[in-house]
Amino acid sequence: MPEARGGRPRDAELHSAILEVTRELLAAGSYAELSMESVAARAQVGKKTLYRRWPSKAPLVAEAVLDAYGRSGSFDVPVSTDLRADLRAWLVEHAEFIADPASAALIRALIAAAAASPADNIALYQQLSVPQHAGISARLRRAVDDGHLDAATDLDAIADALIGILLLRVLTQTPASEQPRTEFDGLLDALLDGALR
Amino acid sequence: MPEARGGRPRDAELHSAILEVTRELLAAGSYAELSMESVAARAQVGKKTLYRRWPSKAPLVAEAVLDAYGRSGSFDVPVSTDLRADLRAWLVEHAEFIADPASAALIRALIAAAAASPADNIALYQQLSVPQHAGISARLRRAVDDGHLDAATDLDAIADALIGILLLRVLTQTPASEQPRTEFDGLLDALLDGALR
Amino acid sequence: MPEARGGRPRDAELHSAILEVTRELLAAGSYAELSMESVAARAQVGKKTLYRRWPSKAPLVAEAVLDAYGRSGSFDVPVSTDLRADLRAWLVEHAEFIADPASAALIRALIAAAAASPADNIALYQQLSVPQHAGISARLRRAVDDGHLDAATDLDAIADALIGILLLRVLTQTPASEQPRTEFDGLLDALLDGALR
Amino acid sequence: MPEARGGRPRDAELHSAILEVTRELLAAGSYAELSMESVAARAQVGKKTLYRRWPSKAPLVAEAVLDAYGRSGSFDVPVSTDLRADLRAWLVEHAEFIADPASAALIRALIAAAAASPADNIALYQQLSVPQHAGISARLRRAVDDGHLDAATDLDAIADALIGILLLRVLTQTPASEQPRTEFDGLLDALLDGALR
DNA sequence: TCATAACCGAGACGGTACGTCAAGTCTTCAA
DNA sequence: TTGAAGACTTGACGTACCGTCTCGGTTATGA
Repeated sequence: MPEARGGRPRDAELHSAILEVTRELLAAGSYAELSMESVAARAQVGKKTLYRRWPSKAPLVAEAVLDAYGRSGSFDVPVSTDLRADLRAWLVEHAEFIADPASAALIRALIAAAAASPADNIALYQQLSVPQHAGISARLRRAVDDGHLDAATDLDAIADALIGILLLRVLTQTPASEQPRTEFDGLLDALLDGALR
Repeated sequence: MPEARGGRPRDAELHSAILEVTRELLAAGSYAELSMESVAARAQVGKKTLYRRWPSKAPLVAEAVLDAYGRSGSFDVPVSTDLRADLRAWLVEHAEFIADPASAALIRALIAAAAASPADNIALYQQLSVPQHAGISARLRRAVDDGHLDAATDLDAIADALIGILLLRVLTQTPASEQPRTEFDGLLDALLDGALR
Repeated sequence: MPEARGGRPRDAELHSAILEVTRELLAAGSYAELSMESVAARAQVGKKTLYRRWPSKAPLVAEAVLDAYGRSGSFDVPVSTDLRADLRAWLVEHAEFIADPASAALIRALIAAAAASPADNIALYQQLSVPQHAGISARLRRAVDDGHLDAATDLDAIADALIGILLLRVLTQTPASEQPRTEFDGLLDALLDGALR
Repeated sequence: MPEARGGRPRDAELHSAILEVTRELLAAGSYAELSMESVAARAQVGKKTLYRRWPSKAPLVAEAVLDAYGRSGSFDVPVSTDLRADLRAWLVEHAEFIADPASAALIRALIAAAAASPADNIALYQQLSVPQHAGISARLRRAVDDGHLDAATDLDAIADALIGILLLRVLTQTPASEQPRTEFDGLLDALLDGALR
């Protein structure tokens, strides 16, 4: 416990309240439309309080999104004896999360934040994708260990494909017409069974 | 021949000159750093001239990027007798385009522009992904017709996987550490040959 | 007849039509609110046509006002045997002209034009006051000649006082509460008879 | 004690600093040449700060000029036993103020400002003329009380004549040719002694 | 008669300033 | 020291006019 010598301590509840307000505004508008000013006004908070905690808009949005992502269930890859079922379950879980317009808006906002500040690009975006990649990789590696998967398989490639397909879906899906197909069987067939005759 | 009776016609050369200036500024800085004002100043153009043609920054940037994308070679999927080689060639061509820092900056700008205008959000992404999807699909369908690919294969899923992987790469790649591996053999092995033992 | 070699001659009716439109807009708004663009639009005239005839807003407004002033009756000083009656008649005539809100707006516009462009200040404003001054001076001089007025009287001072009082009235009168007193007897008493006991 | 709970208070020094800068720019150029932007730049002040205090250019200029007018001596009508001398002193004081090119520029700017905002038009002029009128009227009334002036005299008419003559002088005087005669004896002779033979 | 030349409406052009909005900092009072 | 409130500088936004220019097209003269 190094510091905080004297003075009033920071209000811990404010932190989550601000993140919540940020998410609300993000669901209502776009990343660009969200302003520090509007967050401060909606949260009934001085702008100084905002800047005391986050250096700028991008990190605030990043934390708000990742906070929601972390809180909304685990997104861990299931581990059963059926690899295909496990992967499908993981994909479906993500797809349903993405299908919620509010969640999709959050992810789009995170991408926008990353694209807007190329310096934080990595830190910001990979914070979301790296854990997913790790989870899928681990599950695949276990499948190799269990002899369910060919040892020569490029596990990273498969993980990237799964994540990439979800990413593409977030960005191109229309709020109106939800993509009905959340089965992913065709994808998993191709990835696991192969397609060449 | 509907309209434009009377009045001085718009200068067509200005259009491309402005797009070029926009690209230059985008290569030098981020989307957020680019301002309509700086474009106007650099292009020696009145701001009104900008707003006469593009309602805001986002569509201007979008057109500038897509214009460059359209002009920079075709990115058509090659058609030889070797499906795997054709797909790999297409992937490598895109990967190299993406790896070029200037191009990556343009794409990041496009993403930021899409995030800025939620209305055009999907339209913008689809403008990029739909033609690619069509190209890949067509090539795959031909492979099915030629008997090289299993007729039951989910062609859309494969196309989405290929596009998704490139998308993921754009978003996660850092300016510093270029991803060295542009082979995609592992991915194609998995997708075409299958991985399940 | 110096020039006009070849080419279509200028449309003479346009001239007065534009001046009329200018006056209409001046009656509706202020000098500052009037724009060359609005004049052109309202008169269904190209801007080039405006600038071909007047170098800028101030001269256009000046001509529009002076044109109306010149057209609206004579404002000549009457010449009877009764100096006081003549001056009062002249004052009343002016006062009634001024009491019309549209006319007052025109004069205010002329003053604004003069104040806005100090270079044309003299030319612009004195064009209005000098003829009045001359008219009054002449009438006063005649009164001196006729022996009705003391030869030592400062005729210019009296003329200035009469014009100045009208000027003050234009600028300070409220559109709502017209100044009821249009008699000017008190003023003429003071100026002609003196006030010192 | 009504309001202003919390928040940083407005900087009072900025107010006068901005007015001073406005006057400097007005002395250098015309009202039309002065821009809010130039005021902000010269005063090292954000435009928001300007617009927080004045809704537009006209009121700012008005306050700047009236502030200088109020600060530059009192222009009170002297009160001695000699009415004519007192009035002459007052006239001369004003005439000299008007003759100063810097002051003339300020007054021209005030006139332009008044013309720009038709709503404040009268208010603005009256702000200048009413106090003067009151001062002169009071002095004249005192002269009546002292028996120096005929009780039947129209005091308002005399006051208006004096103010009107100064107004005329401001408007017609050119920067180049200063009117040399600042005596006003002819005017005062006519007004006080009368001219009719 | 037919070219030449100035005119005309329309509206795009490069600029400058407008008045608004947001970013990020600073200053006050209260807790 | 934290907070809410809000003024501060800076700089971009999108709009309005300025005065100039370029279109297609008209209307007079003069070859």
